[in-house]
Amino acid sequence: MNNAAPYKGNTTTQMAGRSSTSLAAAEKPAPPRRTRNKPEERHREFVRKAIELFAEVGFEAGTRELAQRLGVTQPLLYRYFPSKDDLIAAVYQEIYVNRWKKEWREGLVDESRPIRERIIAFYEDYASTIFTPEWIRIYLFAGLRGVDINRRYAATVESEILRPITLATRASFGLGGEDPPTPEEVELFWTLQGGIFYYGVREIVYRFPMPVDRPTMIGNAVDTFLAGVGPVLKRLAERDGEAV
Amino acid sequence: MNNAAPYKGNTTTQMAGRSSTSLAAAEKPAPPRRTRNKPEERHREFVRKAIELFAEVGFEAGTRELAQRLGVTQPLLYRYFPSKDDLIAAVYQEIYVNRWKKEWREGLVDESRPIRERIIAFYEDYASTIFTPEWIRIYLFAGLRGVDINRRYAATVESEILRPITLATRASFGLGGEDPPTPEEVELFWTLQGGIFYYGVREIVYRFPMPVDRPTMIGNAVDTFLAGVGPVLKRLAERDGEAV
DNA sequence: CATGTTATTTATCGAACGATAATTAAATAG
DNA sequence: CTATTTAATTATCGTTCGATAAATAACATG
Repeated sequence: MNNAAPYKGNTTTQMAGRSSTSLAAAEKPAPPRRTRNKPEERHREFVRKAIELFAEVGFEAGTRELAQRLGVTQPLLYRYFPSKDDLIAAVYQEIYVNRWKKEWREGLVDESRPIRERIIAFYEDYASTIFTPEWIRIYLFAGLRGVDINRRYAATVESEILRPITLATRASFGLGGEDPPTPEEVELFWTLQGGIFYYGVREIVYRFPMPVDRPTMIGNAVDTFLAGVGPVLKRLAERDGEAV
Repeated sequence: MNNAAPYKGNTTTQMAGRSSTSLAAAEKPAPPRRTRNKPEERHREFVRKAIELFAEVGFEAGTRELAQRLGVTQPLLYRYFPSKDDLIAAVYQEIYVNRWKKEWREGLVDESRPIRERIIAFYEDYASTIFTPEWIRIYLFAGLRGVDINRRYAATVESEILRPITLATRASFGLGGEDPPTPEEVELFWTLQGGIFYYGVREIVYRFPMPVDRPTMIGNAVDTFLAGVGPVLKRLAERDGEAV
């Protein structure tokens, strides 16, 4: 009976198909007045509202609650999604696959701009993309559920973002960008990634008051990281050079 | 029907006060065979197993499942906890209050040791304390639920850990440890904290294969941070000096 | 108009949930 | 031993959940 209403988005509970304008009807159970929509629109609308609802309360959100927000009846959901898990899968696809921007990688490997500028530009755009209740909360819900979404997404982050950043940074320190990044190097950049991501978790999930704005945080974090990562990368390169 | 051994016997400690009755009797509908325990022990045992269960599946774990793991019946839980939410509150208390070590702060402000050593020692001990499924998963479950546990815990981290670290680091760079840390300075150290914490999230929640072990990760992260934070702290100090 | 298709609703099932009341039996005191 | 206390059980209530079957109504087509 708890359900402490963690994050509350706009509760736009408009009944699409059920607007019984005539209030005089106090004798009949109100005419059902249905609305027929095109399947594609319904599908998109269902996923959109499902994202909204799941972000608020998690995947244990009821299908009846979702149907109510959509202004339709609950069994209708099962015409568009065979099961609740299929609906959830559509939510994952929409958020974590369709919202990925391939320009991120492209911007990071653009050698015409200084490394600091590239990294900061990336993290500002990345943060503006994922620092939303929908993205972060559903990501954590999924991770706690044990779905493989997070593993797959993190693998993409590593190959499309962190490894390019590692090579570019290494090159900017004149450490040779030939050899593939070692796990230890990549882990170093994961720390930066995690530090910035966790800023979003504190802001959006814990709802911490954040006295420092995002650009400032990103600038300071990247500056600190770039000012300090040189010696560590060099040490790792020398050690691995000896070892091999 | 409910014939199939309603209490699943030992999960772990079935420390019966008495090895009762003849064990040879095993043909009739099975005697209920109760065991009476002291309330305090029960209470502790219930919380312990609740932590285990909630860490696995979250707070929507059923009270029946918990009772089964404890080898007792479900209504018995309500003799020790008025409601499920009270049980959850006891879980929070046990994990996030009782496991806090005040030595963390003491070690960090011990000026007889170099700052790098202090910070690394802290994070290694801190990681060994909180990098467990119980700690991290329940922390995220709580955060997504919207309880204030996370806000309160983070406030403690900030005042007991990050502000002391900030002052100590500032002092180690000869930047004067008199003035209280600015929000921007503290945020800088939150990035380090978040980066290390997120290593635990990847390992324990996402179950990512982690090719770099914790001490190595911590050492590299702290080395990078300390090597780079000097200029940033100096810049912030100068700017604030002008402003005021 | 009549007819067919199908989007949407009504009605309902079975399981699981948190919680309560009444009952039973283990420990304890006199 | 008997009487008392209370830990632990059995039985059950009301609700909510995901999902299915059957009935109904909106739209397209002729």
